[in-house]
Amino acid sequence: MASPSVLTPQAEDFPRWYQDVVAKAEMADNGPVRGTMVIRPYGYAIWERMQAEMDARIKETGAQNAYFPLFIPESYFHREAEHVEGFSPELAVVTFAGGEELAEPIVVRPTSETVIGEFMAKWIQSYRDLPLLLNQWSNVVRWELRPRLFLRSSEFLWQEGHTAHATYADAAGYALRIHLEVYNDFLEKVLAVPTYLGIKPPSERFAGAINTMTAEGMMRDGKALQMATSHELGQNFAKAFDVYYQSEEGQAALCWTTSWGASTRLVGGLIMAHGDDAGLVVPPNLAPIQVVVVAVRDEPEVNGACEKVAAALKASGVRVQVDRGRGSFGRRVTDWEIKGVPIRVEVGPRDLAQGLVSLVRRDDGAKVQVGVDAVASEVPGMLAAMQSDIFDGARKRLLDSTFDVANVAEAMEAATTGFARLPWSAVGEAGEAQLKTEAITVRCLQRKDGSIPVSDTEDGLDCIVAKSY
RNA sequence: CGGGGCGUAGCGCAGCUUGGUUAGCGCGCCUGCUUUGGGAGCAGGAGGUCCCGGGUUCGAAUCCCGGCGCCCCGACCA
Repeated sequence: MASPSVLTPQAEDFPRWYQDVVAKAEMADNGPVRGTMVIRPYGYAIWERMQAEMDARIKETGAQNAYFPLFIPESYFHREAEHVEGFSPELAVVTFAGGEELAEPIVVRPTSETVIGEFMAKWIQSYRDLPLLLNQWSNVVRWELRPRLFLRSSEFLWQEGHTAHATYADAAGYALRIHLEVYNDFLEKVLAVPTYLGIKPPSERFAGAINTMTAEGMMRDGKALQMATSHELGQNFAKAFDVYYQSEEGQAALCWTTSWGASTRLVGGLIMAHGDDAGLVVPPNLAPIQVVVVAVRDEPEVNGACEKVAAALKASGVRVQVDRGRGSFGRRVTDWEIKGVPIRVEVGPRDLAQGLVSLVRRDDGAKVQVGVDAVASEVPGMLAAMQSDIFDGARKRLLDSTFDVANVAEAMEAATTGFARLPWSAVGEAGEAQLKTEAITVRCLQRKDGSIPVSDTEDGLDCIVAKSY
């Protein structure tokens, strides 16, 4: 179906294939400052679709969007010991502005728990003000040592949610709800990426959190990618920023807070979870362009038919674009395949003479001919089928490449090609250290039934270990 | 910060070992014609501080010294 040789084959050099896709699908470019990225229109359109889908789900849980400053006083970071220790190495700090040395250095936010904590303290007086459910869409800066477009850039885009609650149970319940109803729902239904849900072991926890939930997806090379996280911050940040409320009984009490985020890393995850040797494969529910109507030749009759088909698709709610026949057909087809557009409608004079057009699926290359007037009624079902097929395929890869093992040595062997699952009790701190010698980490802890534990101290937990991005 | 590699046209590279006409090639770009059912062909054309600074030399992309930058592999991480 595809013309190879346009991209480096995955089997030959997976990282190179990734870079080829990012470049040739016109997703992003490296920025002039090391580690920064320029997100090109097609890449940004995909991010905007992610934003729209996640934003709607976030609002459904009751959170509201707000915006906090990019610049944070450095002193804020010192108020929470673990937080400052965790983030110090990767902070970008402004010490000079307005033509002079600053009295207090300013940190370019790497995340906003601190500044938002400061304002939560201001805004929360009474139990009636709780829960306070905030989210912001923003850029953050973390001075990464080894940047890679989308996966790890010095500046990236994300949403970060921050909430304050009256009780531990309410906070933990909300963090879990976000994890399941926002992240997992988005990942499964829109991104079509199945994940292992669980909690991080203490060594991998967010700096300052008491518990970190994660969704670990599998890339096509068998490595793991953390797709989203949801943290229970306990009372650590509330204590550091004096986030108190007066209870119904008139007592002063500390809040319980959470934070949770998903970033442009998801674009990298999309590429590596679904892409093949012909390029990107974008699940229909995510795709900014679900159908491209390709004119085989640049002729009035053909172009007219393209416009007609596109109008009908648009009317039935399909995101569609027309590619008029300028330039060679093969070239244009290849370009759309690299961009991963789910369905290509080929409109050419030969078929048109019989009143037909061809529909081609990006995921499996299947081609069918339908009447010109039947396109709009055929496409929605086809898109739905693709969406579930792409998810099923990814789930099969995830399950087929997850190996149940008994000990750390076997896990290390299994992690060369996929994930290993073994009893958490068989790992421990010593096991983690041993795994690390092969760049393998504990991705998450789960209950035997795959559900999310409340704490890493629960009995009988399994852990998933793998190499990761 | 440790280990490797690379800076020559927009991108990817050759040339450097052994200094010497006008610094090449592929892709891309522009113009024209023919094309268009799987990365089209032909013809013409535009495009260069050879990373920067210094040195050696009659002469430096090439040799020497110093600097800067980038990429890949590790440690850190959404």
